[in-house]
Amino acid sequence: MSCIKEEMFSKACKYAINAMIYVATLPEGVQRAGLKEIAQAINSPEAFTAKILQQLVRDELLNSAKGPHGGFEIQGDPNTITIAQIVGSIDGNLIFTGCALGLEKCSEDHPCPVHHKFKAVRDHLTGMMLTTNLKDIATRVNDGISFLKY
Amino acid sequence: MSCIKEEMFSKACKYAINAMIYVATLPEGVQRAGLKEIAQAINSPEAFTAKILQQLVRDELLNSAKGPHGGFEIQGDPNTITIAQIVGSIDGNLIFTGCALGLEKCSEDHPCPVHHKFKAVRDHLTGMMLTTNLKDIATRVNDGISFLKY
DNA sequence: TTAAATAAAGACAAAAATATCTTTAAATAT
DNA sequence: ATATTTAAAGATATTTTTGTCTTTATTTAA
Repeated sequence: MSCIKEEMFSKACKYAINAMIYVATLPEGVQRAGLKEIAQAINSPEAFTAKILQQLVRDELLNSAKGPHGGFEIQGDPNTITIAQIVGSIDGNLIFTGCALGLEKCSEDHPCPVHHKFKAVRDHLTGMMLTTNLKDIATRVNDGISFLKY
Repeated sequence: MSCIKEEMFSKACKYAINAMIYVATLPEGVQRAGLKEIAQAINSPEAFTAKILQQLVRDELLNSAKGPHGGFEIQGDPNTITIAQIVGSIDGNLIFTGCALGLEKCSEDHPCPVHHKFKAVRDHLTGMMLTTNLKDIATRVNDGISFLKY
């Protein structure tokens, strides 16, 4: 057994965040981004990306439209959409709330052996994700301060 | 598509941490803990746990002995074994080092859109795991301050 | 030296995540 | 109306992770 390649988020979730950021960077009101365009932009498998976008539409983070000039756009104000919402939509909220050791009966009063140590980190993570919104991220990408690609 | 149940660590990794803690709580020098005992103590599938323990033995976090009164024991000083080492052995170190968005070309100079925000959290997580040792954890379990079970 | 107890190793099975392909539905433009 | 474009939905395939079972190797004790 070599080791598992566990990361912070699932691949689906990473594609979701990337896709949302990509769509958010587009000049608004102009035109929707199609599946093909998105998948190419974020370097993700097209059909799998489609499934993920569907989920984001279901969770009302994206709007979609069929037909010519159809595609996806951010639903609502990018300023109010957080990374936490995107992650919650795809990966669920166990990353925010689940016991690090997977124990059922883990709580403040009945803490698992790493409960308090992880709580601080988790609160940090949660707080950061709740306060990081799409608009800010997209602005920095558009200003060339951070990058979705090379 | 309902959502994925992504957590911080893989199940294998959680079993590993639990197992290491359990073994560390046993009075030292006395006797080794057998597979069956460990799996029962941490409520994990026995055969799968065996594979995980093998990996921990390979990575020199545990010693094992076959035959009657065989079993597993912590290799070396529990004071110097950190959660980071256990996690690294089973889940690898992508959780410490990998880009949150899975981008190949993500670095300080060429940061992905969430790089800096996540860096702080990741450093927090890494620091915590590197400074949390088995001995301290086991002591608190033995003192009834934290719990592996109900 | 043999039987029993144990972990190691390897083959296999099941479940979940990732990925693809095909069909359907809806929108647009001609 | 019809053809075209697009997303949605559903079926299927692949890979990874999780889990089990069987055989082998090693140790202990009788």
